[in-house]
Amino acid sequence: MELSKNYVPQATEQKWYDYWNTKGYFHSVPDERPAYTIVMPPPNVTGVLHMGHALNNTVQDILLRRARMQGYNTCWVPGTDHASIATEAKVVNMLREMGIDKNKLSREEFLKYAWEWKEKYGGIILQQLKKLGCSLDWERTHFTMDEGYYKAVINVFVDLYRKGNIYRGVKMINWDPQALTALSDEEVIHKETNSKLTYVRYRIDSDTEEYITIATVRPETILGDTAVCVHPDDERYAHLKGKYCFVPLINRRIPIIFDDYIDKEFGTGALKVTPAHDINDYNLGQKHNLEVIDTLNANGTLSEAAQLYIGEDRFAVRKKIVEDLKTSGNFVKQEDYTNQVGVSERTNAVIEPRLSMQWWCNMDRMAQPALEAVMNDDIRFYPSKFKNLYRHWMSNIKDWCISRQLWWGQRIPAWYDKQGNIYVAPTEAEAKAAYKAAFPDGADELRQEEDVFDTWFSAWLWPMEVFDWDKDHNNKELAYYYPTSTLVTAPDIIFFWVARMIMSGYEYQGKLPFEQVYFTGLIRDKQGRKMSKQLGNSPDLLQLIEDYGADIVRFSVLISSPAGNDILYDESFLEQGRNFSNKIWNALKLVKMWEEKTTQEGLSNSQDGAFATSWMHNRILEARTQIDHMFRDFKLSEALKTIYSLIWDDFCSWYLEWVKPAQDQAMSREVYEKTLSLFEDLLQLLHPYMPFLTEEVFHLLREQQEDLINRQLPAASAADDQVLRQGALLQQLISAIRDTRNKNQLKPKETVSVAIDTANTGFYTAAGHILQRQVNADSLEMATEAPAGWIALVVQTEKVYLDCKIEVDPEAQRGKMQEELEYLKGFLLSVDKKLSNERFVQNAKPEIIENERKKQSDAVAKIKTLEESLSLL
RNA sequence: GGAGGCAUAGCUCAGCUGGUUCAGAGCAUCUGCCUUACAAGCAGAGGGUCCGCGGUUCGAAUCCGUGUGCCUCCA
Repeated sequence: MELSKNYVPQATEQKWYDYWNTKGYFHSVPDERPAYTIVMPPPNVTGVLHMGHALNNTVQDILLRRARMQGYNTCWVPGTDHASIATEAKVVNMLREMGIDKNKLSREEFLKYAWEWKEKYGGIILQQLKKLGCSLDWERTHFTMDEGYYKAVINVFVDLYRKGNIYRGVKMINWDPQALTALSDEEVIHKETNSKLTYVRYRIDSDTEEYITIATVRPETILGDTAVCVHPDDERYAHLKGKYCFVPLINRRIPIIFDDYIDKEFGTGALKVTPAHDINDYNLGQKHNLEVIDTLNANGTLSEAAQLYIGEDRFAVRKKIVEDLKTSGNFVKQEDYTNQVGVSERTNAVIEPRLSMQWWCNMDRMAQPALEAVMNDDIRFYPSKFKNLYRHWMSNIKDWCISRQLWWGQRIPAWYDKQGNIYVAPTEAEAKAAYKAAFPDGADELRQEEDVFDTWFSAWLWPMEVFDWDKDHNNKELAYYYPTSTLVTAPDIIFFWVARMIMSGYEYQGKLPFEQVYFTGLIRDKQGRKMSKQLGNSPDLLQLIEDYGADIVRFSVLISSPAGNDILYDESFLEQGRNFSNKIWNALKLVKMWEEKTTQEGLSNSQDGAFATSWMHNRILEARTQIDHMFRDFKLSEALKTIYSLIWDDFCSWYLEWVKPAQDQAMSREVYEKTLSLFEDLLQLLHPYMPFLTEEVFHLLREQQEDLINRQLPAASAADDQVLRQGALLQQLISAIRDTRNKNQLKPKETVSVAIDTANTGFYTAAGHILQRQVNADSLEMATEAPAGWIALVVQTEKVYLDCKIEVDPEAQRGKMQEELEYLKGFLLSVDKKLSNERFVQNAKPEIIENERKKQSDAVAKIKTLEESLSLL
């Protein structure tokens, strides 16, 4: 078969994905093997694949494919999250484009549109994951609003309500005036904003004309002021104790209060207090029994209570009121000021702190076991630095606002009667029954709560509910797959989601939901900015897959992503990946060429082959052990680098050159077969990272009995150090001689002669022929003294003489050797010093001392060799 | 204001529990090669007071303190 010049991913990826999928390799059924389970962090149903997903899902696929090769029954559950606010915002936008106003629709009509939208676009991201090669168990696909899932969320709410964890109450929350819903603290993004600090003077209620000046970035909230506050120790204002002042424009008489909460240095040291519109002011108001005047409507316009500007938008009023304050004589000045402004993660609208009736879940009790599980490593975090962050949040945990003023989501199962009594029950019928029980003669129509749950109130059940937890808490699948093995996620949802899954896991299964949590980094662009849709700095992933192939995209994100550190993504990684895949492809081509040159006898290279195959085999053994350790620590990036170098450097650059038959010579069948096996072993190590390419090359190498995806990794076994050392010596000899050739400006075709003075002639019997070929030497002889006019060099303790067939300057040679000798002597001195230091010998670990001894003896031997060589020159 | 993280080659970053076979990788640079697997390549080379200062230690890029500069999260 004719192989193309370069690897063409487009031709193979779809083919293999379909093949694996059709063969059922991705589907898991409980059996006697141990399970390795991952539940995918469900992407937003509205989402399209971006870099973050690519990294996250590639990592999961790598872990899973490796586990599959290690004999686990692997199960990777896909799914999507209904993402209430994000999806609702999308649907509202779509309706607006269609000329439909959401507010004119009934709840049912709106939900019909939303479901249509979901059916049409909701599966896109999962399809895209197939392109990436993800070995997901598609038969287990879940959605957080599936019927069964919906019920589970309802049941959990009812249960927690009955346990007394849930209550309804008015608190200050983050209000999104665009989406018209409450948001959790975690859904608010604080952005640095250039604002104006406006200084306004309030007239004091006294006989003389006296004012107190405050500074505010939100002058429109003046209308809701119910006090002015100063620091008790502030001498400037001490005389105002017990006095009142007037809110400008509306002349409301408000007290001047004293509290050490005030920062004397900030602004004028006097703070206007607006309890309805600022959390700190609210707390102050509670403390000083201040009136709360809510001057804003839900949509961000001013309410009747404001008295002025009623119905006008808060930002328009912010400008307008400044003009009016100027007219009234209350305006003092305005300064530029930079502050943090909260905006909605989903709608980007500026958040309004607002007092609002919401549903709350108290987390204190559930937080306890969840905190302990992580602190005592029942659940391990990788990297562990996130434990601190987790502890900090968990030990200061606040009540969770679980209601959202939206339609898309699980509607809160609470019903109200006319008196406002609340009946929480899984179904309306049960709520009615409860009402009847309380009021046997009552005839109220119960009204269901309009709000739905925060998305995370469903997502926190994910690892259980994908195995049908709600139907049967002891079902067979749950018993087999739960707790799941590894959760792979980004650190920015450690509170939103990770912490809450741990809490629900202990609350409802009495068990951890996963054994390890691996946090990937955030992907940033070259300028270090987080990749986001708003910035438009995320590359089009499907285009990248189209252009480069999924394997190379996978390679590029993994090679640059050390555990838990942020990743600066640069397209040069794609080139590195492409070059790598071509390297492998070309190695395949080379090996396939040999197939025809193979003979049974294989006189040409069986000798070289014995040395080379043994060395390469042991290199693979050595690397396997290293890679095992790296995977154990989730150092996936380092493991990939190890495999990369093993294939490129050890296999392609050294091994293949060593066994390559000379021009017009036959290839030994035995060496050929061994080469294929070694190649297969390498492909297997790489397979989790680059599944398509490796499966393709694996099958092109020769007829296979099995597919690479299922090939089992052998148990780890130790490499033979002796063989590895000999290989390293051969490499050093070759490099040193090539370097000398280069420095003497020899052309590649010009031959040299080599003579070696060694105590180790057996090595040259085995590997001498390789050495000779690799340095283009016309002869290789054993010598005991330096031939006149030859260049001398020392490699380890081997004395090497080289005839470059040109004039060499003996002085220059001597100088170079002298230099090396000086360095070695200095080195030896430091080692000697260390070893003669009693405290070192007493304190250091035995293996360290052993190592120093070895360094000492090696240095002594090499110095001796160098000195002998020098004297011979 | 509170908490955490990071500062290593021109660039982007590895370097686990302290010990010159760990000062490393990729890219970039320089030299020589179109050596029939690969020029998207091959063979070599150069390049770093491991942010400043102080401390612990027989020994520190690695631990502690401090300063500076960036970043993130929270208020």
